[in-house]
Amino acid sequence: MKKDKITIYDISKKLNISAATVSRALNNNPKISEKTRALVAKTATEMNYKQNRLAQALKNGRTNNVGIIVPYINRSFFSSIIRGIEEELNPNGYHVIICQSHEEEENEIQQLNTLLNTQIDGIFMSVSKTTQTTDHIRKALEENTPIVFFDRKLEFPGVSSVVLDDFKAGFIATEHLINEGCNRIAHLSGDINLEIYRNRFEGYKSALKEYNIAYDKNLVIQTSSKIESGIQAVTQLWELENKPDAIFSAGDYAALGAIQELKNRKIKIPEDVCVVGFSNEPFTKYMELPITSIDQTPQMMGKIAAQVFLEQVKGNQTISIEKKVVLAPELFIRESSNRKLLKFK
Amino acid sequence: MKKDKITIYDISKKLNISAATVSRALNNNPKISEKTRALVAKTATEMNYKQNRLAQALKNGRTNNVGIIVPYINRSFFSSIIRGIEEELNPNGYHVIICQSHEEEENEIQQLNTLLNTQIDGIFMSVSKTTQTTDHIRKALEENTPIVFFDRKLEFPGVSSVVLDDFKAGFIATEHLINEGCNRIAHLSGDINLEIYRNRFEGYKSALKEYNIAYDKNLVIQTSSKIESGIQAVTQLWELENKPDAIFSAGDYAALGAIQELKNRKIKIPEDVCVVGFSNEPFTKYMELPITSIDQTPQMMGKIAAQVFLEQVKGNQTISIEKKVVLAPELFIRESSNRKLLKFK
DNA sequence: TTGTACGCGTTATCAT
DNA sequence: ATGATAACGCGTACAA
Repeated sequence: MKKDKITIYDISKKLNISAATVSRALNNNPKISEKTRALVAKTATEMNYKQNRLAQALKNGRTNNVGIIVPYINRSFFSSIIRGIEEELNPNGYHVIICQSHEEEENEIQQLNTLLNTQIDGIFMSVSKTTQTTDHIRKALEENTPIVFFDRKLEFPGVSSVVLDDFKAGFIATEHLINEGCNRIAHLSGDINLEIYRNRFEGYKSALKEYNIAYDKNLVIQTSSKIESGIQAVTQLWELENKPDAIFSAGDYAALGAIQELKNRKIKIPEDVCVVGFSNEPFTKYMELPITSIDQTPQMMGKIAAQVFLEQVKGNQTISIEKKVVLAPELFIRESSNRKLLKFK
Repeated sequence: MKKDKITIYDISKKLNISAATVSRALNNNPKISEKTRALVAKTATEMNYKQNRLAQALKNGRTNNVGIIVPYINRSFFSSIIRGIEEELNPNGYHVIICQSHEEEENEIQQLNTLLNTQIDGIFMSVSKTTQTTDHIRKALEENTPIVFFDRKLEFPGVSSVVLDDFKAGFIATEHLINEGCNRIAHLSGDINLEIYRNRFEGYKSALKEYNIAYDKNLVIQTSSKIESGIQAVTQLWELENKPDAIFSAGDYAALGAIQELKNRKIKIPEDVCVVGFSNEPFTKYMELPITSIDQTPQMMGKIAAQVFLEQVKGNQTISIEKKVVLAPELFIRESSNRKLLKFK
């Protein structure tokens, strides 16, 4: 027993009025009598009428769907951003379609294209690590599809973005280590081709300068966001004549690896070496030795990206508002770098 | 400079053929000459033609979108399932719309309704903890929208589900503890109203019975999936005359709390007490004392749920295939319960 | 093999 | 305030 979908046409027949009137009544068109408006509303619910959003979308060109492209959806950082976007957009009637780029430019391009083809009303994305070209972005913009970048952005006139102040994050992390009494601070950097990692690095250098600590390039090691990478970094650093007394890692996994290797070498944390990570991954606070880390407030980042989008589409469609939001990082100080705590033990 | 979307009509005009022919050629209709088919295909790409999926959807009633409803998308378990679904469905031309229930029945109902209204081709869902009624599910089924449950299912004729064999998981976890020499095994249960937690509990009891260990209800404590809950459980258990020598927790967070409290009491793990958790949350393997846990293979769960869905929609639409997939749990043995490891230290 | 004509459900434009 | 009608872009039954 399949129920035939009822349309405004069915309602119009039952009420002996035109479908146009029904449509107008349903959409609260001002030039409709209150009488018929109420009547239509009543019978609509009675007949269990539901708008066909497809027909609506075909007609007015808006689907109330937005697309999100992230490298992987099951990374704590990205899934939290998506959560933020979803929770902000859902009450506004939007649905969220998610896609993964797997950090591959090719996938990113393809996903973006099929999203455009699906007629989404906007796109949220964090560009893939391997993306070199920007034709796909340009194409979306030419079709007047608003794009909001988060975390990893690209610069385009009229395009908004929501990112973390990575420079400041690098600065306060380093400053904190200096305040703990460290002055041979190593930096485990990420892929320096990415702006976010360059900014963290710059923040690190800036803090050193501010506190008159000489920058030593031997203390900077490029790592990937893997545990092994952190282990290797410590191995390399501890071959130095003059060993570090602190490590600021641009990623939590490398920080974890570093800690493992330090323990392995019977080096005491935080007494001998202080460690600070980045991202505030859930595991950092659950460790027996909880790891100090920079929180990027991903859920907030998502919420704000969504708000930026809403402003854009609710305002005058013809002008595009370019909004660059930069969020403040928050340092969660935990035992891996908190020497003051030791006094109380 | 806004580019007007080009339609099959534009192509037909340029080629002096009818739009119908263009449509057929594009859809590889067999009764079209190879000549025109190739010609249409060529000019289509030349003119940069893109199908309007909205119009298509309105016409044939299929959107190629599916909806997923989970409690929270940024939980490792759920986001991994979503990843599995997305990766399986995307190559088949589907897009994935995600919604959150926040473990509230009311949200779940509302999300399901708006999804149905959006004309999705299918729904994947894990029911909320608080869901008591099933009218919303029944409604979806009446509209012939296929539903696939994962992890937390409801029983409906003709409805497929993909779940973990929680009974077996409970059994092997307990059996493992017995093999480590434990015989006063406590169980931190989850919300017993949920089938999954009942099954884990039953598996636990079954293993005890199989190995002739008396079941002691004082050793079973209902916990929530929070760290504090695990701390409290240990506090309560250690008031017993006859204390446990092992803990099988139905959740990793409670297991973590239990471990914290045990350490607090200077109880050695795994020498004095062995601990096993559930879910294989990422943090379990990163701990200084890595936690033994049951892996639910969430990504695989998602992939299989997607496959079940595809079978359903690709086959004859009129018959609904009911498929109940039960995945085997995998026990990851780590230091929190591995006494054999101690010998090598 | 190809063309004609209509419908999917809605909204917008023109009348009345 | 309401009605008639066209249009959004596509697919398809029917005709040729």
